[in-house]
Parts: sequence; C-alpha cells; structure tokens
Amino acid sequence: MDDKISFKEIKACPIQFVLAVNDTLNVINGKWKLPIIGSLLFKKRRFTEIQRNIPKITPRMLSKELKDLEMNGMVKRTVYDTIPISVEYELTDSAKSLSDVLDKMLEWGLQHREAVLSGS
Amino acid sequence: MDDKISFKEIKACPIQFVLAVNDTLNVINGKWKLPIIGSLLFKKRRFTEIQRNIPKITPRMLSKELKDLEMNGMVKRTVYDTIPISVEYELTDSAKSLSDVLDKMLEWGLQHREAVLSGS
DNA sequence: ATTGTTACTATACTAAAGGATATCGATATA
DNA sequence: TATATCGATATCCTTTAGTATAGTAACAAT
Repeated sequence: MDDKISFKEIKACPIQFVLAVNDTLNVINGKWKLPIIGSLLFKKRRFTEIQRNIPKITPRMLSKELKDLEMNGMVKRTVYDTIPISVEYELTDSAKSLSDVLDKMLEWGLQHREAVLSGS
Repeated sequence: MDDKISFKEIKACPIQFVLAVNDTLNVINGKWKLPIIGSLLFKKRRFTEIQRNIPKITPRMLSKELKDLEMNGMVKRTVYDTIPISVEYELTDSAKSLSDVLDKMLEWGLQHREAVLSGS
C-alpha cells in the first residue's frame, strides 16, 4: 500500500510541485509567523517574552499564531504549574530544520536584489 | 562606501534575518504567484495560455499578478506586433534560480509532513 | 482593598486580498 | 452584419487577515 509520491515524481509535475511547495508556505504564512519563529530559533520563550520580542504584535494575534504553529507541528507548548502560571513555547525539531530552508530564501533574496538592481 | 551587510551578519541578527527572508516571501506571496511561476518554469507562455494552465484564475488576477511579478524582476514581458497582438511572458534568470529554493521548500514540506504524522 | 502579573479571550472593527461579471479596441472569420 | 480572439481593464462585491480595546481568572504583594 505504498501510495506515497516521491520527490522526483512531484518535481516532474507542475501541479503537484506547486501544491507541495504551498504546504511549506502555508506553515509560515501571515504577517507574524516568521517573526515568531525567529524569536524562538535560538531559545524557548514564554508568551510575554515573545510579545516583548515582537513589539507590535497584539496578544490576540500572538495567541492565534502560536496555536496555528502548534497545530502544524512547528511549536511545542508546555504549561508549568508555577505561580503565576508560566507557559513555554519552543520550536520542534522539524521547525528548527526549517532554518536551512530560510537560509536558502535569504540567500536567494540577496542575490535577486542584486540581479534586479544591476539589471535596471 | 561598501555598506552592504553580509549573509553572515544578517543570519546572526534575528530581525535582519526575518526581514531578508520576507523579501523573498513577498515575491511569491498571494494565491496565484506560485502557480504562475510553475506554469512558466519550463517554457515561456502567452496570456491565454497561462490562463488555460490555471483554470480558476480570472483575467483580472492574472493581469495583476503578472504585473507584480514583472515589477519584482521575476517575469519578462514581450509584446509582438502580430494580428491579433500576442504577448509572451517568461521567467528571468533570477526567477529560474528560485526553483532551487522551491525544491528545498518541497523537500522540507515532505519531511515535515512525515515528522508530524509519525509523531502524533 | 487595591494593584500587578501571566496568559490569554471577546467583541467589534478596518484593511487587504480576491472573486464575479461586464466591457474594451483592434482585427479576423463566417 | 454578427461573432470570435487576444490581452487585458472597470466596477462592484465578498471573504479573509489583521487591528484596537477591553476584559478575565488565579493568585501575590503592598
């Protein structure tokens, strides 16, 4: 019952390709996902700590986006029974491995900017 | 006057990092950019050809997104004085080189899906 | 008793993205 | 003369994303 489609097969079909890339994009889309991931890249943090880290985010958005990231297996949420209560957020291993992809995006972005500027 | 910031320096600063990655994301964001790029990845195409390639896109969106991609140095637009008029769209070299990044995203997306499914 | 902290939630709103539908100008074909 | 093609644009409308502001429960310190 191995109905998995391989990397090569997906690459060869533009529609499958676009769908699969979109899977990745959907995980990081929206205005705040990347800043949140950035904030958690080097260490786990608590809610208010992330908030301080991203000055303009509202608690509503932070809460919503963290839930989203958690649902998508990007973030692990741990509640500690301290007083007052404390909650820690950390990236999953899979999320951490995204930083390689982000590096590629960064690299391409810099190159592209160069190319566009020099070519105009 | 070399005030360029290097890859390493950007990577080291979470805020710069997020901003630079966002540059790349902004180039491919929205519902239709990726399908359009996908449609142009292997060959240049004309307006109606892309439209047929992406059945659900409206001409309004296709026109808008193509302009956007052109402005961002992703697409080159060439008008031919045929009857009726024909216009060809093709990816720039820089845009073509994005496919390496997209491959990375695809790869990560598949891995991540595996990780999330097996870990739940 | 009042104030503060943590980690949120609720309600209401505005802004941005995208969809539906009609139309255009030039020209060809039936 | 009527209809079709190409490459769009115009107008209006809906849906989604994000903002603003206030409030909550549980407790602790002053």
